[in-house]
Amino acid sequence: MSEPRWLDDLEMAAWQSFVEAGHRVDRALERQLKDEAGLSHPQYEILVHLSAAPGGELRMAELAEELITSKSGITYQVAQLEKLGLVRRRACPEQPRGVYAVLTEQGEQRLRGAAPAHVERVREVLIDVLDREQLAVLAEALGTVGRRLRAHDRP
Amino acid sequence: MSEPRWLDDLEMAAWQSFVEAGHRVDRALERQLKDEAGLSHPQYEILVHLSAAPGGELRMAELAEELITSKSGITYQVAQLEKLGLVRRRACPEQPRGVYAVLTEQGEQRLRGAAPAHVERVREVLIDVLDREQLAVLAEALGTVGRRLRAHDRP
DNA sequence: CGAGGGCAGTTCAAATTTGAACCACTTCGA
DNA sequence: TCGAAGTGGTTCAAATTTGAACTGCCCTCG
Repeated sequence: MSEPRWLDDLEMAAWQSFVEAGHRVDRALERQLKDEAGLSHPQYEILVHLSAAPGGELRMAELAEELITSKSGITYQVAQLEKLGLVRRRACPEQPRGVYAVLTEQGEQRLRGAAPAHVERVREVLIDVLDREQLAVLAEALGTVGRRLRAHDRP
Repeated sequence: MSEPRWLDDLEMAAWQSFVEAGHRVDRALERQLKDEAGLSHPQYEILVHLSAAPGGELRMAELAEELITSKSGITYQVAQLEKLGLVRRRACPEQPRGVYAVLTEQGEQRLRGAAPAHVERVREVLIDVLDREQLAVLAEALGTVGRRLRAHDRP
């Protein structure tokens, strides 16, 4: 391999900011959710995705896909949510081994209760700190980054 | 509390991109490091920060600070790196309970060996996907986000 | 002096995450 | 029609992460 192309100052700054902001925002929201809603971030995300899905249900594999985590991780967290009564499992009639995770009435209420404070915190740490122009660039740039990796991860 | 201010389309797009890109980039680099250098991302980061520090050493608490993780997490990972011979512990002469983590010669070599492929991957997934303008906005915007949280987390 | 409050790390148990192995059941291809 | 390769989840042990409790030692007030 030839001489590596090291990062210049701008690239380094972008990279480090990305990493630091990612970690800190994660931590901040993790704490907020645990404290104010009694849910871990992964658990909250599961509820959000189920709530957004038609019928309030998704296949296990789809959840893993959307949360960008492993299949076994989903199995574990859905089991936790089931214990809490916020999610229910349902066999998938079509596919033989398929399983749906379904948002329960209780899960919906819990989500509705938790969402406002969560969104408020998301604003505090990220959204309201930036102007519209910055948000637009962020969405565009990181959207590209995400899509590329999503496409490349799949196969 | 009054009616929550939900996110509009742009804000939502920025937020989701930020989260998805964060997760996917993390995963991509995790794999790259594990496969090509036999190090976990936290371990690699420890080596990087030590290498950047004057004398190749940092206090445990400083490491925790810079890596944005818990004290016990650092104790654990430094222990792992010690087993691998990449880092060494040294009592801090000044402070009574202080401990320095010191990069060993071996650790330096391991880092030098791992860095080029890692940087290349960072370019692939993030840096080279964006143009200079986007990088500048990213650095500026996420820099602000990170600094605000850093300042607020400290106390 | 002497008790309380901090500080810097470590230790510990509990929760989570991961990847690999596995299971039951299809669907092909020869 | 048999067996090989998939699918879609689950299970399992091992690695990691977390927060809370703990250890010694310093400092400072009363």
